[in-house]
Amino acid sequence: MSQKPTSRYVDFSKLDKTIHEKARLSIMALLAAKAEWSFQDLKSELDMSDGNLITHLRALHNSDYVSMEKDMEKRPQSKYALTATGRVAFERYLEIMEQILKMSKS
Amino acid sequence: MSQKPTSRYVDFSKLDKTIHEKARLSIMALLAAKAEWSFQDLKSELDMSDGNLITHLRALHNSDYVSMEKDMEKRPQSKYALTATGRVAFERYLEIMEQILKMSKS
DNA sequence: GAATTTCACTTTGCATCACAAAGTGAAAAG
DNA sequence: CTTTTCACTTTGTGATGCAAAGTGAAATTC
Repeated sequence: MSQKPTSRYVDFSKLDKTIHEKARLSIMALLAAKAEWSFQDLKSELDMSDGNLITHLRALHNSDYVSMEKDMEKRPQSKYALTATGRVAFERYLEIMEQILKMSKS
Repeated sequence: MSQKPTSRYVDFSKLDKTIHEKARLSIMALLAAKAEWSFQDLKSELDMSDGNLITHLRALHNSDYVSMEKDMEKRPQSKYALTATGRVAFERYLEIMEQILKMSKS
Protein backbone atom coordinates (compact mmCIF):
# COMPACT_ATOMS: atom_id res chain seq x y z
CA MET A 1 0.00 0.00 0.00
CA SER A 2 2.81 2.44 0.76
CA GLN A 3 4.49 3.30 -2.50
CA LYS A 4 7.44 5.56 -1.64
CA PRO A 5 10.71 3.73 -1.09
CA THR A 6 12.82 4.72 1.87
CA SER A 7 16.00 6.62 1.13
CA ARG A 8 19.12 7.50 3.04
CA TYR A 9 17.63 10.92 3.52
CA VAL A 10 14.66 12.37 5.34
CA ASP A 11 11.22 11.64 3.98
CA PHE A 12 10.13 15.17 3.35
CA SER A 13 6.67 14.14 2.30
CA LYS A 14 5.94 13.42 5.94
CA LEU A 15 6.19 17.09 6.81
CA ASP A 16 2.60 18.02 7.62
CA LYS A 17 1.58 20.53 4.99
CA THR A 18 -1.07 22.13 7.15
CA ILE A 19 1.47 22.91 9.83
CA HIS A 20 4.38 23.74 7.55
CA GLU A 21 2.84 26.90 6.08
CA LYS A 22 4.64 29.77 7.74
CA ALA A 23 1.67 31.53 9.27
CA ARG A 24 0.24 28.32 10.68
CA LEU A 25 3.61 27.13 11.93
CA SER A 26 3.85 30.40 13.82
CA ILE A 27 0.44 29.92 15.33
CA MET A 28 1.19 26.33 16.33
CA ALA A 29 4.49 27.35 17.91
CA LEU A 30 2.85 30.09 19.93
CA LEU A 31 0.07 27.81 21.08
CA ALA A 32 2.64 25.22 22.06
CA ALA A 33 4.60 27.76 24.07
CA LYS A 34 1.67 29.26 25.95
CA ALA A 35 -1.54 27.39 26.67
CA GLU A 36 -4.20 29.89 25.72
CA TRP A 37 -4.26 32.84 23.39
CA SER A 38 -6.92 35.39 22.54
CA PHE A 39 -7.51 36.42 18.96
CA GLN A 40 -6.17 39.85 19.74
CA ASP A 41 -2.94 38.59 21.29
CA LEU A 42 -2.23 36.28 18.38
CA LYS A 43 -2.96 39.07 15.98
CA SER A 44 -0.60 41.56 17.57
CA GLU A 45 2.09 38.96 18.13
CA LEU A 46 2.01 37.78 14.55
CA ASP A 47 1.13 41.07 12.91
CA MET A 48 -1.43 39.56 10.59
CA SER A 49 -4.69 40.93 9.23
CA ASP A 50 -7.94 39.71 10.77
CA GLY A 51 -9.00 37.87 7.65
CA ASN A 52 -5.69 36.16 7.22
CA LEU A 53 -5.42 35.10 10.86
CA ILE A 54 -8.93 33.76 11.15
CA THR A 55 -8.49 31.83 7.92
CA HIS A 56 -5.40 30.06 9.24
CA LEU A 57 -7.01 29.47 12.61
CA ARG A 58 -10.00 27.97 10.86
CA ALA A 59 -7.74 25.74 8.76
CA LEU A 60 -6.06 24.48 11.91
CA HIS A 61 -9.42 24.06 13.57
CA ASN A 62 -10.75 22.09 10.62
CA SER A 63 -7.81 19.73 10.97
CA ASP A 64 -8.70 19.43 14.65
CA TYR A 65 -5.36 20.91 15.65
CA VAL A 66 -6.70 23.97 17.42
CA SER A 67 -9.71 24.50 19.63
CA MET A 68 -11.79 27.68 19.42
CA GLU A 69 -13.62 28.61 22.54
CA LYS A 70 -16.03 31.49 22.45
CA ASP A 71 -16.50 33.17 25.77
CA MET A 72 -20.02 34.44 25.39
CA GLU A 73 -20.48 35.81 28.87
CA LYS A 74 -18.05 38.60 28.40
CA ARG A 75 -18.13 40.25 25.00
CA PRO A 76 -17.03 38.00 22.14
CA GLN A 77 -13.62 37.02 23.38
CA SER A 78 -12.35 33.82 21.88
CA LYS A 79 -9.65 31.62 23.28
CA TYR A 80 -7.47 29.42 21.12
CA ALA A 81 -5.50 26.41 22.25
CA LEU A 82 -3.88 23.26 20.91
CA THR A 83 -5.95 20.12 20.91
CA ALA A 84 -4.40 16.79 21.83
CA THR A 85 -4.40 15.91 18.14
CA GLY A 86 -2.72 19.18 17.35
CA ARG A 87 -0.02 18.63 19.91
CA VAL A 88 0.77 15.20 18.57
CA ALA A 89 0.83 16.44 14.98
CA PHE A 90 3.05 19.31 15.94
CA GLU A 91 5.47 17.10 17.82
CA ARG A 92 5.67 14.85 14.81
CA TYR A 93 6.37 17.86 12.64
CA LEU A 94 9.12 19.00 14.99
CA GLU A 95 10.72 15.55 14.97
CA ILE A 96 10.98 15.51 11.20
CA MET A 97 12.26 19.06 11.18
CA GLU A 98 14.89 18.04 13.68
CA GLN A 99 16.01 15.22 11.42
CA ILE A 100 16.38 17.74 8.63
CA LEU A 101 18.46 19.97 10.88
CA LYS A 102 20.72 17.09 11.86
CA MET A 103 21.11 15.87 8.34
CA SER A 104 21.86 19.34 7.04
CA LYS A 105 24.52 20.12 9.58
CA SER A 106 26.62 17.03 9.23
CA MET B 1 13.34 51.91 9.50
CA SER B 2 12.51 48.52 11.02
CA GLN B 3 8.88 48.59 12.04
CA LYS B 4 8.26 45.27 13.78
CA PRO B 5 8.79 45.36 17.55
CA THR B 6 10.65 42.51 19.17
CA SER B 7 8.60 40.08 21.20
CA ARG B 8 9.35 37.36 23.69
CA TYR B 9 8.85 34.88 20.92
CA VAL B 10 10.62 34.01 17.70
CA ASP B 11 10.40 36.46 14.85
CA PHE B 12 8.79 34.20 12.31
CA SER B 13 8.99 36.80 9.58
CA LYS B 14 12.71 36.12 9.40
CA LEU B 15 12.09 32.61 8.08
CA ASP B 16 13.27 32.84 4.49
CA LYS B 17 10.20 32.25 2.37
CA THR B 18 12.14 30.99 -0.60
CA ILE B 19 13.70 28.25 1.49
CA HIS B 20 10.70 27.47 3.65
CA GLU B 21 8.55 26.07 0.86
CA LYS B 22 8.56 22.33 1.33
CA ALA B 23 9.95 21.33 -2.04
CA ARG B 24 12.74 23.89 -1.91
CA LEU B 25 13.55 23.09 1.70
CA SER B 26 13.97 19.49 0.61
CA ILE B 27 16.27 20.49 -2.20
CA MET B 28 18.35 22.74 0.04
CA ALA B 29 18.68 20.01 2.65
CA LEU B 30 19.82 17.48 0.09
CA LEU B 31 22.33 19.90 -1.40
CA ALA B 32 23.60 20.67 2.08
CA ALA B 33 24.04 16.99 2.85
CA LYS B 34 25.82 16.02 -0.35
CA ALA B 35 27.84 18.46 -2.43
CA GLU B 36 26.64 17.77 -5.94
CA TRP B 37 23.46 16.36 -7.35
CA SER B 38 22.33 15.61 -10.86
CA PHE B 39 18.85 16.51 -12.00
CA GLN B 40 17.97 12.85 -12.22
CA ASP B 41 19.14 12.02 -8.71
CA LEU B 42 17.23 14.92 -7.20
CA LYS B 43 14.19 13.91 -9.14
CA SER B 44 14.17 10.31 -8.02
CA GLU B 45 15.07 11.20 -4.45
CA LEU B 46 12.29 13.75 -4.15
CA ASP B 47 9.78 12.07 -6.42
CA MET B 48 8.82 15.25 -8.19
CA SER B 49 7.78 15.93 -11.76
CA ASP B 50 10.34 17.45 -14.13
CA GLY B 51 8.48 20.71 -14.43
CA ASN B 52 7.99 21.09 -10.73
CA LEU B 53 11.60 20.29 -9.89
CA ILE B 54 13.13 22.56 -12.49
CA THR B 55 10.85 25.39 -11.40
CA HIS B 56 12.01 25.13 -7.81
CA LEU B 57 15.63 24.76 -8.86
CA ARG B 58 15.26 27.84 -10.98
CA ALA B 59 13.71 29.77 -8.09
CA LEU B 60 16.66 28.82 -5.91
CA HIS B 61 19.04 29.69 -8.70
CA ASN B 62 17.39 33.09 -9.17
CA SER B 63 17.97 33.80 -5.49
CA ASP B 64 21.57 32.79 -6.02
CA TYR B 65 21.19 29.92 -3.58
CA VAL B 66 21.93 27.13 -6.03
CA SER B 67 24.39 26.85 -8.87
CA MET B 68 23.48 25.09 -12.10
CA GLU B 69 26.34 23.67 -14.04
CA LYS B 70 25.69 22.21 -17.44
CA ASP B 71 28.13 19.56 -18.45
CA MET B 72 28.06 19.97 -22.20
CA GLU B 73 30.79 17.49 -23.03
CA LYS B 74 28.77 14.49 -22.06
CA ARG B 75 25.11 14.68 -22.97
CA PRO B 76 23.19 17.39 -21.13
CA GLN B 77 23.92 16.41 -17.60
CA SER B 78 23.52 19.22 -15.14
CA LYS B 79 24.98 19.41 -11.71
CA TYR B 80 23.38 21.33 -8.90
CA ALA B 81 25.10 22.61 -5.78
CA LEU B 82 24.73 25.16 -3.02
CA THR B 83 26.34 28.53 -3.57
CA ALA B 84 28.08 30.30 -0.70
CA THR B 85 25.09 32.63 -0.48
CA GLY B 86 22.79 29.66 -0.40
CA ARG B 87 24.72 28.02 2.39
CA VAL B 88 24.61 31.15 4.52
CA ALA B 89 20.90 31.65 3.88
CA PHE B 90 20.20 28.03 4.69
CA GLU B 91 22.20 28.16 7.91
CA ARG B 92 20.27 31.23 8.94
CA TYR B 93 17.04 29.42 8.17
CA LEU B 94 18.13 26.47 10.27
CA GLU B 95 19.03 28.72 13.19
CA ILE B 96 15.59 30.27 13.27
CA MET B 97 13.97 26.88 12.91
CA GLU B 98 16.04 25.68 15.82
CA GLN B 99 14.79 28.55 17.94
CA ILE B 100 11.27 27.53 17.07
CA LEU B 101 12.02 23.96 18.09
CA LYS B 102 13.47 25.05 21.42
CA MET B 103 10.66 27.42 22.15
CA SER B 104 8.04 24.84 21.27
CA LYS B 105 9.45 22.11 23.42
CA SER B 106 9.78 24.01 26.66
C1' DG C 1 21.57 4.44 -40.09
C1' DA C 2 16.87 4.66 -38.74
C1' DA C 3 14.06 4.41 -34.84
C1' DT C 4 13.63 4.63 -30.06
C1' DT C 5 14.92 6.13 -25.60
C1' DT C 6 16.94 9.24 -22.28
C1' DC C 7 17.79 13.60 -20.43
C1' DA C 8 17.07 18.29 -19.22
C1' DC C 9 14.48 21.05 -19.80
C1' DT C 10 9.99 24.47 -21.55
C1' DT C 11 5.21 25.51 -22.07
C1' DT C 12 0.65 25.47 -20.75
C1' DG C 13 -3.04 25.37 -17.77
C1' DC C 14 -5.44 24.65 -13.61
C1' DA C 15 -6.59 24.88 -8.95
C1' DT C 16 -5.29 26.13 -4.58
C1' DC C 17 -4.16 29.58 -1.38
C1' DA C 18 -2.19 33.44 1.05
C1' DC C 19 -3.39 37.87 2.01
C1' DA C 20 -5.47 42.47 2.27
C1' DA C 21 -9.35 45.46 2.49
C1' DA C 22 -13.68 46.42 3.62
C1' DG C 23 -17.97 45.17 5.69
C1' DT C 24 -21.07 43.17 9.73
C1' DG C 25 -23.22 42.78 14.20
C1' DA C 26 -23.06 42.84 18.95
C1' DA C 27 -21.32 44.58 23.18
C1' DA C 28 -18.85 47.97 25.84
C1' DA C 29 -17.19 52.57 26.59
C1' DG C 30 -17.58 57.48 26.42
C1' DC D 1 -26.79 57.71 21.71
C1' DT D 2 -22.69 57.76 19.25
C1' DT D 3 -18.25 55.69 18.81
C1' DT D 4 -15.11 52.17 19.46
C1' DT D 5 -13.69 47.44 20.09
C1' DC D 6 -13.85 42.77 19.06
C1' DA D 7 -14.36 38.67 16.40
C1' DC D 8 -15.29 37.61 12.81
C1' DT D 9 -17.17 37.21 7.21
C1' DT D 10 -17.01 38.36 2.44
C1' DT D 11 -14.80 39.47 -1.58
C1' DG D 12 -11.22 39.88 -4.77
C1' DT D 13 -6.66 39.46 -6.55
C1' DG D 14 -2.25 37.87 -7.40
C1' DA D 15 1.02 34.33 -6.64
C1' DT D 16 2.39 29.74 -6.98
C1' DG D 17 2.60 24.79 -6.62
C1' DC D 18 2.05 21.11 -9.61
C1' DA D 19 1.06 17.90 -13.39
C1' DA D 20 0.95 16.78 -18.19
C1' DA D 21 2.54 17.16 -22.49
C1' DG D 22 5.82 18.88 -25.72
C1' DT D 23 10.87 19.96 -27.51
C1' DG D 24 15.47 19.13 -29.12
C1' DA D 25 19.70 17.03 -28.77
C1' DA D 26 22.52 13.17 -27.58
C1' DA D 27 22.97 8.25 -26.69
C1' DT D 28 21.39 3.70 -27.33
C1' DT D 29 19.10 -0.08 -29.66
C1' DC D 30 17.98 -2.51 -33.64
